[in-house]
Amino acid sequence: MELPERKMKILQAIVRTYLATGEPVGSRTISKATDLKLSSATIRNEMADLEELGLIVQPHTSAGRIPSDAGYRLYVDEMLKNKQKEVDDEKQVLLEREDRLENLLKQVARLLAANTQYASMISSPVIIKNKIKFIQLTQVDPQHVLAVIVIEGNLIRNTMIDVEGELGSEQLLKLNMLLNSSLDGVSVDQINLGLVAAIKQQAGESSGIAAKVIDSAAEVIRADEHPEIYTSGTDNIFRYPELSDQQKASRLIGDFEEQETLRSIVKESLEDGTDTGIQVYIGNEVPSSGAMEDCSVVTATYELGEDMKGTIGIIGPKRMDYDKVVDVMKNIMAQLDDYYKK
Amino acid sequence: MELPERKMKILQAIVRTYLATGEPVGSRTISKATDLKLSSATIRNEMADLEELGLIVQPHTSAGRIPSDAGYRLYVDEMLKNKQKEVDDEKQVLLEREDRLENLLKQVARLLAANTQYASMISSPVIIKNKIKFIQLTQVDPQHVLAVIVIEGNLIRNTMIDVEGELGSEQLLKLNMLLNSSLDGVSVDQINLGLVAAIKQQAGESSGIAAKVIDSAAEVIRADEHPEIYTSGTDNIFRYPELSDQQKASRLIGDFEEQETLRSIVKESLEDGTDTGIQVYIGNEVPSSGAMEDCSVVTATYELGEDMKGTIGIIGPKRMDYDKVVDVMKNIMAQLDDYYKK
DNA sequence: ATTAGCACTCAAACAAATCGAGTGCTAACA
DNA sequence: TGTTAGCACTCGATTTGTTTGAGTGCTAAT
Repeated sequence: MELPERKMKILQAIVRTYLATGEPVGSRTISKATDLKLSSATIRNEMADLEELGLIVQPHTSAGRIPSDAGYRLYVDEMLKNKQKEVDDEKQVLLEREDRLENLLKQVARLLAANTQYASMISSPVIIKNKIKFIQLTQVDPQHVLAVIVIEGNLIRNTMIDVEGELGSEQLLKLNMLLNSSLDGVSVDQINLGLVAAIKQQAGESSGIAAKVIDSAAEVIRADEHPEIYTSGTDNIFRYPELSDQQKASRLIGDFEEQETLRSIVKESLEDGTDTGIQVYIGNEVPSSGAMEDCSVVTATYELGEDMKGTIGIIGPKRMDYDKVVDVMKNIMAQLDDYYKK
Repeated sequence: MELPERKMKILQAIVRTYLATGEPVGSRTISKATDLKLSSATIRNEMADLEELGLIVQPHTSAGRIPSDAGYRLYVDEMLKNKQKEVDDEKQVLLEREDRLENLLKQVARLLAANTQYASMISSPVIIKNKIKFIQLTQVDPQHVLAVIVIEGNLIRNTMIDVEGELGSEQLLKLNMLLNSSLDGVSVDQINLGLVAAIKQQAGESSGIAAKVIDSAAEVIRADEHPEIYTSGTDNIFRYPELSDQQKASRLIGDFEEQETLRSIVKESLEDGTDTGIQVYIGNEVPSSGAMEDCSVVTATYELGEDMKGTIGIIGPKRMDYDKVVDVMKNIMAQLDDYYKK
């Protein structure tokens, strides 16, 4: 949608003052806020046009205007277009080193929420192309075999496997070697039923137990397809009246706890991937919105090291300080990028 | 506090109808609700006495009465006293088997919330007396050693350790044996600085690396001192007007997400342990209340298998259906008890 | 000791009055 | 032809006043 420059300027002024105040903005306010030197009457005419274009709406007659979803959309697109030129200024956000990935993620979520005053989320990274480094089976006691799987990037997964019949130590050794030779260097997304069947066959005599071992192992590796999601600052939604009436707040909190909606946002966000890595969903654009129909969500895909990808997100009211949020996100992403390089 | 039977009956009637309706209850209502055949005027006199005793309060002149914290306390104590006699009726709550502990805990939280319509929490079990079954160190690549620790009950902990200088395979074997012989059968709570120092000394030549290994291992084991807490149904607080105004809801949600307060409740609950295993905290009795000053919390200590203890809790308004909550809790606890026996 | 009766209190619910920000439209103007 | 001043009008928000009724405390009678 192409818009004459003057109309665009007025739209931007409307959006900006609405973001700041949260109240419908009138023609007089805009007349003063812009450098166009136009009277309120002229602005009124332009506003009538903008309303006809569906970019702004009146909550009721005799009230000012507020941006419609389409209005926000246009504003955000324009903003992102200009953002690309800008350079990062110095980094205010400080990311401390953490020994455990989980704590790092929690810290990021907290930082995002603290710096924006909106709710934030972060998904644990999904390992897509990483390869299996090695697998080790150990007999823990007569009934149990412990399987430890190490993936490139030194991620560890383990599982305890029930074995009914006792498993001889040579048999275990054989299985160990078989699994290592069959799976070494195989990337996680290459593990499928065919491969599993092939290995089972090769296992031969101890096939029964081998099957169990492989199944369990395969499942453990695939567990990453349900990434963990950490949230922070959900109570920030109460800062924004448009989200904090009983009903809406309740549904939002429910969605945050349930994580179902958050998962679909993460999924969609990974699929949509833009060049800047940043996505903005407004109102009903939010994947499987519902409770989120009054929200905007800004997401970005972060990368940790080589092939670990995850999503960070900010959830707030549609009248969100998009500028600032995008800045904070870029900032955090740059730091996550650095994180594994040091 | 001993109370004449009639006053007790009236107090109980007040509490019960208040729990049901949520509105201050008047003398007329009580006069009809009890089997005492007393006129409203008499009830009024008795109510004046109860108020003087600090068991009920008037929100304002010309309103009915509502129970004070002390009133609730008395009511709950009396209720628990009688509960002990009762027998469980059939179990309605169904606990499905789960492969991963984490999912089991989440399920329990969901069940608690769904069956009570309050918010629920469950802490992951803390391993107190369980013993170390074995430790295994493996060289993953030149820079990293993987340590896997198996604890009785087949809980697995692992950590990746950076080693600067290369570690010979014989050295690794030695360390493996040393750790196993020194720590085998040692219960988790016996690991302290003294023991660690002793082992370091024995490690002798490879002491530098050994130290790192042991420190990391010890830390990983102790990680259980910060149990994970899962919550469910936090949005249920919006069912109760007394908790769902902006401010209170916001602070509650914040506390739920932050988990700091929940941790102190879990801690206190484990310390207070009663014979029935069930504790009730009302209003300011809630450990480090604050946001929870308008809530009641019912907790119970569950046991999974031998020595894994954790806490489940229900958080709701002070006007909570204590009877039902206690029933549901007992029910769930019985099932958790069974869970590991099958 | 219990109860009927009565004056009194006070939040909640409702209605009416007022206010004011902001609009659309018309007519004048550059 | 685009801009602006002026004005009547709209409508939510706020304020103020009124009514209602549940519930109390007290007193006097049973």
